Amino acid sequence: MTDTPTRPATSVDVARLAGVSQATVSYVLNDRPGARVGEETRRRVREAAETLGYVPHASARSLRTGRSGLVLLALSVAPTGRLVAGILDDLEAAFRERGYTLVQYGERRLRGVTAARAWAELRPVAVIAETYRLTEAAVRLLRSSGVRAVVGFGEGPSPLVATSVIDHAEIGSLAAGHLHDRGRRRLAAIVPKEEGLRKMGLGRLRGAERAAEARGLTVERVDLAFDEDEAAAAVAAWRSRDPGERPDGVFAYNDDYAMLLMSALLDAGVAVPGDVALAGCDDLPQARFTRPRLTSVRVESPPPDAGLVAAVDAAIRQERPLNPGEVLSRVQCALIARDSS
Amino acid sequence: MTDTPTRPATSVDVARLAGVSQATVSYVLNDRPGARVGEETRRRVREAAETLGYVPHASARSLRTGRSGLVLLALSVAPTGRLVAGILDDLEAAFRERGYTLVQYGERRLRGVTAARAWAELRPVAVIAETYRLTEAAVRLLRSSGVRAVVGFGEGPSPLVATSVIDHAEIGSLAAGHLHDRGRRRLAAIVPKEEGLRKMGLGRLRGAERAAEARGLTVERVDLAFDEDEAAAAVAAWRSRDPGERPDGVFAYNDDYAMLLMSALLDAGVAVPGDVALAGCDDLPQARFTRPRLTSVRVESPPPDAGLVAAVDAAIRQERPLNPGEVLSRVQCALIARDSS
DNA sequence: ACCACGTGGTTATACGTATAAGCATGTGTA
DNA sequence: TACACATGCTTATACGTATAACCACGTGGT
Repeated sequence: MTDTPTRPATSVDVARLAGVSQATVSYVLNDRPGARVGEETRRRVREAAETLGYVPHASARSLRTGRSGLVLLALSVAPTGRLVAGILDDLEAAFRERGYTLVQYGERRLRGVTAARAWAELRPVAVIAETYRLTEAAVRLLRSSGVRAVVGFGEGPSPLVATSVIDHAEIGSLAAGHLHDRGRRRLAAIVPKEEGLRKMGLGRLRGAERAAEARGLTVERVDLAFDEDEAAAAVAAWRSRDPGERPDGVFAYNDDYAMLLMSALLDAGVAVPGDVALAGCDDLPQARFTRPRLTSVRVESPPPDAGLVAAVDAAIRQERPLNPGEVLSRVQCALIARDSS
Repeated sequence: MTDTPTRPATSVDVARLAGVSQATVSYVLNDRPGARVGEETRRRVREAAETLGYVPHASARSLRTGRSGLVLLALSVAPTGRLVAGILDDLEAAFRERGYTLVQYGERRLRGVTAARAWAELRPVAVIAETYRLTEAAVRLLRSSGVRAVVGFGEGPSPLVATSVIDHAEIGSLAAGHLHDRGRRRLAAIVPKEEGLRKMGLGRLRGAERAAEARGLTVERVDLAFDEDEAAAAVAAWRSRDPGERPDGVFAYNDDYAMLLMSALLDAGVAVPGDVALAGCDDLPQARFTRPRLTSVRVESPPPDAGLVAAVDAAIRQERPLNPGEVLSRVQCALIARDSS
């Protein structure tokens, strides 16, 4: 209850209590294969550790071994949505299984060398970060600070590091292809105005354009902020055109935007999917609660991220290096057709 | 480009290059007040550190000083939603400003001593975790491993640690009071069946009951899983009752559930809010996209969590201890009335 | 009787850093 | 001239751990 000014128990304390040397304690508690310690002694050591509530000092260990067991996951934007949450859980479990400690460390505002310096202080054994934050100098700094594996994630491969990619173009392509299959000919794609989303929006737009081009169509680009008034204005602008010039198939970047747009369309008396077919992305649970139910591109990462974790592990133990440009895993997309298209 | 087997630069390397002792390097780079080092020497040291790309070794420092500067944030469920994301950002910034490093470390499946042991290995200077995971033994272990501040968060204060509380009862109370104000007399509240949500659901239910009781009403408890079929069944069950027995005001735990329920109600031809008024919680952006627009309880934490961070900081530097039972911050709630009620 | 060898430990050391204590200088004061 | 004292460094040490190297002792083989 009262403040305990007693310093944490060390392996030396355990050794003293068990009546052995500190080295023996280390051998027993890590049970190093090949260490020759009698059964009875082992028991005494473990018991002493237990009664003292001994917890090894990760810093001391990492200092001694030169390896930290820390895998740093640096997200520049706090994860939102069940999809990412699930991926995180899986990643964490997979790394833990292999004896690493996955730690999430933002330094959200920083990038490049500044961020890398902060990360490197912890001497992680691997760093996973959004590809765009991994500048050449940053990667160099990390490497030279002892990081064995640097992995980027996000759009597209990188010439600097191995990556786990989300192919935004494919998402757009799937959506546009689907809209065309449903008989739509005048396609549009939303690109969010929000910094941080625009880049991805452009990637999805590019994919949509590619698919459209292959079918002899074009895609109208519509920049939109996540705001009801803007959405209403965009819809009004469409309605003021000649009927033959109005888009009849819209890929709304994601489900949030799709829901925003759907409410604006219905408010304006535009029939969905009668007048305009709508497709989102993310397959949010809420996508099933709109009327009409929302068509969406479902995005999911390969189950336990086995490929990525295994590759990082191999790189850490220096069995197989991670090659710059290499793609470690690729997010899977599938179109879930519902009533809005 | 090729693998650099050169080990990371240490302060000794910097010292050698600058032609001074390692101690001087330490004095200069930390610029310790009271350290007597000439301007010219300082310059040389900094330059040497720069050219070598020196990055201090956090583990070595923590080993030497006995303090890590690490604040561990342990979330048992990966954060989802913009609200939590914002809080995280603020927390991280606030701690960083005071020289700490906020690190998110799950060990999601563990609780009690097992989790505490994992956390303690990193010798964090503070641990913030869901209150229910902080058993008495866990808190003891953390304290004895040198953690200066242990903070719980979640429902209600705790006799074991200082807490940052989310008052679920108040949420329920606000919602129920509002439904009553809108003329509803037969109230119901949803309690999610999902493990991990149920506890919070019960808290919100309790609050709703309290508010109802004060107004001479009762609240019907409805256990529901996040599933369309279950929602449809629940609605069907209501409709099979005598009209006078059907609930006319429902607090749906949160906006997700409210949207689920709204779609089930509308599918069944029940008018919202005509027959049934509906209120959610979280004030999701999507709450404005349903028709009718969803009434919701908005939940937000006191701006930069100044109170919490300041208190933890003070406890770390042993200026003012954190008292068990103390409440460091309390989440604010407000009802946002829209068209569904 | 001697060596070889397995068993069960111990002793010593290094990892990178912070900091107390010491040691040369120079400079002003009596 | 001698002394106090400030300035600008250096030397030495400890933090807690892992591990290489060494040592004592018994046992079996020749």
